[in-house]
Amino acid sequence: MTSRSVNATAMSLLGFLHEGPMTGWDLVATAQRRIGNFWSVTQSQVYRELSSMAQLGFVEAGEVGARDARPYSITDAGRAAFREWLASEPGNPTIRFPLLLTVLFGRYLPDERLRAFLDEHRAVHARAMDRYEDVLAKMISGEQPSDKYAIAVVQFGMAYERALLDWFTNAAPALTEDSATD
Amino acid sequence: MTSRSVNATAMSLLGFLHEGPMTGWDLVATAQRRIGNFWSVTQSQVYRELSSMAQLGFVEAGEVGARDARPYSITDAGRAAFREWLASEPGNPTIRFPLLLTVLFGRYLPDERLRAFLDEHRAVHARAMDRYEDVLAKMISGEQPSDKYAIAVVQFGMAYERALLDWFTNAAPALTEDSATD
DNA sequence: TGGTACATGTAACATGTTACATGATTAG
DNA sequence: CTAATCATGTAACATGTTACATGTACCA
Repeated sequence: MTSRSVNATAMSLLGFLHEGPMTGWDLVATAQRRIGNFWSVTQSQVYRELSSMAQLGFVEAGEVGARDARPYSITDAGRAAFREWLASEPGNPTIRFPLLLTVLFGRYLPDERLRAFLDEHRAVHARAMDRYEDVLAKMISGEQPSDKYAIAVVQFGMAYERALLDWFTNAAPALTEDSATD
Repeated sequence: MTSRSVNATAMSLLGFLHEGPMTGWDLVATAQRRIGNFWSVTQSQVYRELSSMAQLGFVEAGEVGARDARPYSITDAGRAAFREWLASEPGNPTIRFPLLLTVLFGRYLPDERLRAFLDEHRAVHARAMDRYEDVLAKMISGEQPSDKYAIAVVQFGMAYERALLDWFTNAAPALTEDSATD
């Protein structure tokens, strides 16, 4: 099975361009809002991919509007590339979790320090969970435009954050208990 | 708050070298086994980081043994760099989940295709969960050497996989139900 | 003696991050 | 008039992936 190799970031931009022409700036905002929780997208990258896709003929720049805004639209070639990519096997997820490196090497770190890191990060994830709850409520109420796919993605985020919070509650505390046991 | 910038991969190698001298080859295997589930490490990178850290004076190469094996040991400077890194704020996690891109753009993909992807990936994660259960059992029984930190890391992996499996069970099926509703 | 595991490394490329530079437009 | 937001882009660097090239030692 041929696994995906083509730039998924670029292909995602094509996905968003199905909804209409957008500037690089719009695409950055759109991507960060809609896939930013599980796919990193930076401004630099977006402009880079747009130029490269323009060269490939997947997008084309329209007339510059106010503030030099250059709206890109997707071409037929772009739609074809997108569909081919979308139908190809999605690769396995990768996660990079710096906190777990800290935990794994916890024996080289004072307990208070480790505990402080764990507390901070638990708070970060609690906030993330709150945000997801808001977003989901707005999607279900219709206040925020969405479809079943977008909802499933948010539910994924919530399942993920819930898992982390469970771990912070159930497993992490044992790491910094002030018992003498090792 | 200064977040981590220094190469976490390199620093992790230093972490493992605390346990004794190792060759690049050993380090690849060790890193993949112990942090590979939440931190990608390739052979190429390991050799690259070892040369660069040798230049920085964080590691030094010992005498070549059988099969050109070049064992590296950590220096005092390396230990200092490691400790400084370990005590610095771990950055937030990043996840890259290609399947969620597929899901988000699910409206452009035939239902059967999406369902096939979801099924395959659910199986992948079910297997990952099984492996974690084995590893945890061996760690707890003492068959596999471990400490409370390594155990917490495995528990994290399990919480994560459990969340994914829950999502596959509870949320994903709605995406490909053959109702006419959208 | 032939296959597998051990062992090191390079080359080329893809992707991602940070920082900077520049300017237009709008809202208060 | 000034701060915030919109808007584009480059430079430099860091990190990560894939593929290749090469050779050694062990074991069946």
